[in-house]
Amino acid sequence: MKENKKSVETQELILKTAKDIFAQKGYAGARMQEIADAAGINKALLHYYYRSKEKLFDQVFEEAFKKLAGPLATFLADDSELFQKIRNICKHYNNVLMEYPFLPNFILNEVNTDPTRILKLINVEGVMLGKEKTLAQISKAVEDGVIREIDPRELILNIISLSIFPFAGKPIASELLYKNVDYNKILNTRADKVSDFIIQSIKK
Amino acid sequence: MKENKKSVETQELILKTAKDIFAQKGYAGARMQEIADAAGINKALLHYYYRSKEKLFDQVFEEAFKKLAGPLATFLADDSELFQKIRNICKHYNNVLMEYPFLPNFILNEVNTDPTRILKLINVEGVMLGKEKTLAQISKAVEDGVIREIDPRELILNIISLSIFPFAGKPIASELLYKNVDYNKILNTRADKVSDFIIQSIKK
DNA sequence: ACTTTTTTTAACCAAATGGTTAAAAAAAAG
DNA sequence: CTTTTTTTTAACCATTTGGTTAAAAAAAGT
Repeated sequence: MKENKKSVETQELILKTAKDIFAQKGYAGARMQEIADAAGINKALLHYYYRSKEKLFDQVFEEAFKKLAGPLATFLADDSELFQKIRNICKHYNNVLMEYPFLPNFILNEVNTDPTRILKLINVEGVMLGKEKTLAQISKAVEDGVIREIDPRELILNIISLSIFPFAGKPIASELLYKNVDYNKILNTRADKVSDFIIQSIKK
Repeated sequence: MKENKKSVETQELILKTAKDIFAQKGYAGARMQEIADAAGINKALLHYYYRSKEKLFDQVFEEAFKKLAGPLATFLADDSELFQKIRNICKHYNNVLMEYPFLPNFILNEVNTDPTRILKLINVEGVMLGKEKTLAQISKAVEDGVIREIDPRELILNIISLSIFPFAGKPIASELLYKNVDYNKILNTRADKVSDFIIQSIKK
């Protein structure tokens, strides 16, 4: 098993396909045979590259999580002014989730069935550092009287909630609120509105 | 199989136990044997009352969904003034989810793997009627200049996002933002703060 | 006490599933 | 052309899993 061009291509194909299947059915619901079929290869080759279902899943999950957390850390850590930072984060979530709409459900669900998974990943990627910085930034904005009194953690939780839930709850939201409308279009234009909603709420 | 006292008790015990297991592991991840063990009965008795895994799951899911949707419909449909209604809904979600914190993940996940499930349930319970009424109420508030310009559907989606996500994302939020703090306590006092956050954002 | 219902026990089954193996065929690299 | 690597095929295996069955035991109802 050397790293030939074809070999790498196949491994990427497997990973991409596994991502789709795992995202839709979860770890327990996904079938190795199904992944193989969807990738247009056979089960033996699956095990040739990824020894077991769990190893395959771990890799898929880690990549998925990093896709969300990595750039978020960057935004949290940078030096832009608070309102601009909020806009950046909302935009970031929206961009990532438009491309990988399955991420929220996938992560939420697998973290729920095995909460230790998140512990292994959350401390990497510099998320914690960026978070501390942003928390302090919010606190200072409150003290300086730039924004209303609000618990910084609460504000961050609100930002995340407003950014992620509409993707996680897509089937329900589109059925309940946006029937006969292109929900993806709604999501696409949502980032700015969410930012406005948040800033409107905290500004003085 | 008559409806004796003991019989009913057992069926309720099964349902309650199945709820826990399904909530934690999802449909695919749950095992009938596990449910039987957790309920302190044997597998044969499980099938004696609920013929199949799917029938058992359907009942569990329906009850879970109704627990969320039923009272929501009531709040949506009533005649209180908009701001009060927002507070009622936030409070409602918080109350239900404090008691059944697994509901969001459970519903989100199962709806994701089988989106037709929601279609069968969302039209019952008068949710749609209440929703229409509240949408109209919001539109009117905008027209009357009571609140800022906002798409009514967007506002409702924001309310739901802020109310539900903190429960669905509990493992992540508590690890990321509220480490070494009792997250349940945070959730418990959140409803009012969420209402304030929303109202602050839309009021003129 | 007698009857009916509920529950247990334990063996059993068929299908599904993750995973393995070995040999052949196809493709790539040298 | 030869060698090495990748991929397929297909049979195979052990385990898990949902589900069944039948008979006995326990409990409840009368």
